Amino acid sequence: MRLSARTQYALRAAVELAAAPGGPVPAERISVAQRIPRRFLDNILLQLRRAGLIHSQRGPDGGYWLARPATEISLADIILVIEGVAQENERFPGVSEPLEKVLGALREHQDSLLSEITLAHVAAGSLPNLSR
Amino acid sequence: MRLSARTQYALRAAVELAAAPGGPVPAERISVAQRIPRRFLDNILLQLRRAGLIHSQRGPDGGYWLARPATEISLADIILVIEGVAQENERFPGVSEPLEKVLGALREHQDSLLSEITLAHVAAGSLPNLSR
DNA sequence: CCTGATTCCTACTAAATAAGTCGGGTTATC
DNA sequence: GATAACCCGACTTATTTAGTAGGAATCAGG
Repeated sequence: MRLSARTQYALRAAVELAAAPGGPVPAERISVAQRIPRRFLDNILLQLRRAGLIHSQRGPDGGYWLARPATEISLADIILVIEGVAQENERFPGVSEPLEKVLGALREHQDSLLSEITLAHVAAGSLPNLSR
Repeated sequence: MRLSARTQYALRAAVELAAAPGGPVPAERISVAQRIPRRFLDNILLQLRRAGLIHSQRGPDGGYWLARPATEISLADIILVIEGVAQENERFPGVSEPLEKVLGALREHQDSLLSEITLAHVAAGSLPNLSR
């Protein structure tokens, strides 16, 4: 489970939005709260917006907010947007073929866990049972 | 679960050794069976040997073999040697802190699964129950 | 003791990815 | 029109990845 800095920042920014009351949150505030380099953050938020996960508003009192309720955005949603869809492994020849099943199982477990946990869970600090 | 080509090759090579009867297996045979670029494979096998996972013998009829029974080398053993030990994430500030627990749980599940599966399992094609 | 098969070892390179940075444009409010 | 914010593409620098190159050392058989 290696997440790039970019992906981690995206998750953290999204959680920050989930934790904010109602209105637009300016990037500057996220940057400070989560210690994310400002210009880099802009970049990431832009990507999240283009993917439709968040909305934005320019001008004074502008900022970003979640496009859907925090209970309906999973960590997997964010990660998918940032990392893109992973391309398949090529086949493993001969005796090493069963390795494919192992890696597949790993990936599935990961996906299922990350799809279950929402921004609301994280922001509230009340995670569902993690041991499955 | 992103495994570099190098790591995947290492796993495949190790499985190939686990599947071989007794004596030394020359790198050339592994290279062909697993479609791994020859010089690159040399390099990887060297690393596995230095880590003590395999032994080698030079000269005609030389080659590589496992240093321990295949039942006692886990996939995690191989991966650890190739990837090295992952350094910790820095802390997640404020509301994003619970993310640490999520990522930790993910990593633990992975480690436990990969530590349970041995080269013998893979080579025999009889994997233990993967859904835990 | 020579030949060929094989491993051993360091160093190098080209391409991709990661982690940001930069410069300025656009939109909204007061 | 000043100010606060987002918008956007391009650029830069460092690291990692995926190998390749060149040759030295070792060993068995004849």
